[in-house]
Amino acid sequence: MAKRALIAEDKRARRGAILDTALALFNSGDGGLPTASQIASASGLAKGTVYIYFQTKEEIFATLLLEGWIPVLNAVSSIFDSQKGKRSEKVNMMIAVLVEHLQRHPELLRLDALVSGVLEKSMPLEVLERYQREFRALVIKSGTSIDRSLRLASGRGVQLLVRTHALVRGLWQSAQHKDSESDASVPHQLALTPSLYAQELAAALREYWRGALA
Amino acid sequence: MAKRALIAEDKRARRGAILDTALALFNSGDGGLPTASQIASASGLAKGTVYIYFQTKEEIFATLLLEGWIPVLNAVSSIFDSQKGKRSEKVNMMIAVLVEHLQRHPELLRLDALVSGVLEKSMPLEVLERYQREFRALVIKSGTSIDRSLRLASGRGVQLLVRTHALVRGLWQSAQHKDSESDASVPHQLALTPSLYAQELAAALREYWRGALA
Amino acid sequence: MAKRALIAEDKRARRGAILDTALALFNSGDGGLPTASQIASASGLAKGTVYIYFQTKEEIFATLLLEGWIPVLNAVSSIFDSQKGKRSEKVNMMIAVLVEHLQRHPELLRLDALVSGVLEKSMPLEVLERYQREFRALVIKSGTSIDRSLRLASGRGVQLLVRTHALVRGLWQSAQHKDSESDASVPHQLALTPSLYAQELAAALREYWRGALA
Amino acid sequence: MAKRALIAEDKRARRGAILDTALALFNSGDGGLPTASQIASASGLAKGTVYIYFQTKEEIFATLLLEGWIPVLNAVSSIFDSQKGKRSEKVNMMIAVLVEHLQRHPELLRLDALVSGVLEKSMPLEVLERYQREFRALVIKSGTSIDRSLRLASGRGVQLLVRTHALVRGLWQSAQHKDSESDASVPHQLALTPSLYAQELAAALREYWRGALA
DNA sequence: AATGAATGAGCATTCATTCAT
DNA sequence: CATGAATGAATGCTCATTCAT
Repeated sequence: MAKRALIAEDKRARRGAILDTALALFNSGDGGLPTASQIASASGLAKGTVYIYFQTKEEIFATLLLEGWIPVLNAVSSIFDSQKGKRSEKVNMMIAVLVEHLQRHPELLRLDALVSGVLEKSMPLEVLERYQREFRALVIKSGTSIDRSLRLASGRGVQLLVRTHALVRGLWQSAQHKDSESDASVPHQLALTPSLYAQELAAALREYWRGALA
Repeated sequence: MAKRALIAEDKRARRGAILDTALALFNSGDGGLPTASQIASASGLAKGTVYIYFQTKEEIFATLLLEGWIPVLNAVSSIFDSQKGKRSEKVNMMIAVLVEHLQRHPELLRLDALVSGVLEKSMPLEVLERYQREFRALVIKSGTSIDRSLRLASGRGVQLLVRTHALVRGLWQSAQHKDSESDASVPHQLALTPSLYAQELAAALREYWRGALA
Repeated sequence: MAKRALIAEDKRARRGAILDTALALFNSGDGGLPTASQIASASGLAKGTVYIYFQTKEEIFATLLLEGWIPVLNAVSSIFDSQKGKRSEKVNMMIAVLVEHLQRHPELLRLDALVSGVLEKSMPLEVLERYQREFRALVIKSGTSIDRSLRLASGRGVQLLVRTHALVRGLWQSAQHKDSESDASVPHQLALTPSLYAQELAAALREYWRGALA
Repeated sequence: MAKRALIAEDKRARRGAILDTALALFNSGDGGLPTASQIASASGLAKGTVYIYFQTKEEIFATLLLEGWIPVLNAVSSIFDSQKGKRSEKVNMMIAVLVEHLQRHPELLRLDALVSGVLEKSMPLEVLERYQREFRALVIKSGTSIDRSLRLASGRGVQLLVRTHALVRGLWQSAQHKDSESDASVPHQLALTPSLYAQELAAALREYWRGALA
């Protein structure tokens, strides 16, 4: 039997350990969510114990997703809150930070692709709403920083972020085609593969923001 | 027992009937693909018969998806192949046509969202590649028209279409959140709902293309 | 793979085989229903095959229950429809037949005890109603025979059967106490055990019917 | 942390509080037993604490059942111990008291229906026997009063009570069918519903006792 | 006495696909 | 060509009870 986590700090640590394990399993998995059993035993816990810390399996991954976006959105806020730098420099820096973060955390993209499909179906409404609320708060904060920094109409920053997210997601999905085939007849623009995703995303985002701020 | 389809024309008709039935079921369904059983019995056929015309269930919906995009891509080609109109007018017309078509065929968006998730997993590689090949051919054709019309470097049109598709897909997924909550505290930019999708998409596309062609 | 039951007769036979297997497992079991897996593999079939013949596991046992009561109720009808015999003789004969049948089919009593509890919970409403309808039809038929034979007011026979069933059920449940303890201090009337059930039931029924027909 | 119950009186009070809470939860529930968690937290206690006062969850409800029958059985004793009244009047009064008590305490019937099914399975043999012993003592006491009052052979009163209980239980279970359907085609004798239970029970008991004492 | 974290067994059902007829 | 019976893998979650603190 695992040691009991009696004080708040221990409990937080155990919750974190479950999250880490789940992330590791997801990353080494085949794209689907690991089973509750797998998460439990890989964590050295009984299945029931996992359900003390999370209401459903999906909540684990919703947490992972939320916590994965937090640093990016905070970084975006920082960039635009900073006094220095020209508009275009800030935008470029934001794009660079975003792309780099996604390269280091591909699970974010893979989880994101599951959100509409798997996650939202089987999450208790209450839990789903809590995560959406937290996520929205973050986006609004970053959007407001953008509004202020670029002197945009209120709400415009949020809109830019939503569209940025759409490109992040949409291009990722276009990049999922198994690239087994290095068929020379396919123009490289269509042979978008995971490994080309980062630069493609960066280019697309630069174009979008250029047009949006024109 | 359904009448036997002995000549090629009958077979094509039966195949078409299955597609129609499957589309109707998908449209009236809850978001997931109808089961093979449902498709068969709604078509007045036995389950096994469906598998004579399609190798897997997913092939049915891949066909539907492909056939759904054909008219849009053809329309795009037409627009750009036309002698008349200025660059910006052509772009605006293309966006208008695209958005309008998606409004009339929401199943395209819903199927598209399933592609990376469901469809690609369980399709025989051979079938998958056939559809990708056909789809690519269409995209290349439209992309080439764009290249020519807008005098872009070869392959640029395809790239623009890929990114356009990313916005179409990505924004659709952001618009899926159940809009039960008309929570006034949520900025409207974040409360993207299916009914707002069309105008949001149009605006985003205009910005992207403006930036891309700047 | 089990041989395919293509014609109606084979299908009926297979359905019957599943019922037989399920009954055997239930009789040798510990009081609970056997699992769907057990029924399938003991029948030499795959799990899914069982669900071709029955919508839910509970339907299997509802069928068993219904089919178990049919011969008793038919026998009751026969007894009262017969021209010969005095009133009291018919009643005694009915009681004798009922008690004897229950001794030979203890599973009826054990299933009956599960009806309110387990069976009714997880049966599709439609299936439940079908069985209740069939059961009611049988009871009404027998009740009507009683009305006619004993010249009772219409509906009285049904009422007598309902109350008879109540005694059958209620006494059985009182007889379930593990009779491990042959505690001499317990009056035998309270130490009702399965083995004493038959005579106790017969005595109680005779008293009830005597009072009811007085 | 709840205050510690150090002296016997406090302990008894806490035990009583748990019983009250459990009864309230059972009454407001859906027919099943509330979970140990629910009982604990509704009592303002931790789960472990409940297990200090009761060995198993079922013991709580066995206690409730026993304590629910005590007043009825005592009333039965009183009625038959009384000097006044004719035989038939005493019987009628007993039936009236019983039926009325059950109407005011429907939980008794609902718990009773769970006894053979749920309660007896998971109670430690020792606890089960203690309750059976206490219950038997009560029944014997009332039965003896009946024997004496009606000048019956020793043990006959107990037997009458057992059969009375069988009718109480058996009819209750027949009355559990959801009465959603006011199907006019069903004779009212078969459409036994909870609301008709009381009068049906009274009638059946009068008939039984009439036959038994004939 | 009180707490509450940890345990872990147990199970019905769907549905894409095949292939004997 | 058409049929439809047979297959069988795959999995989240509850909850009574214990026992370290």
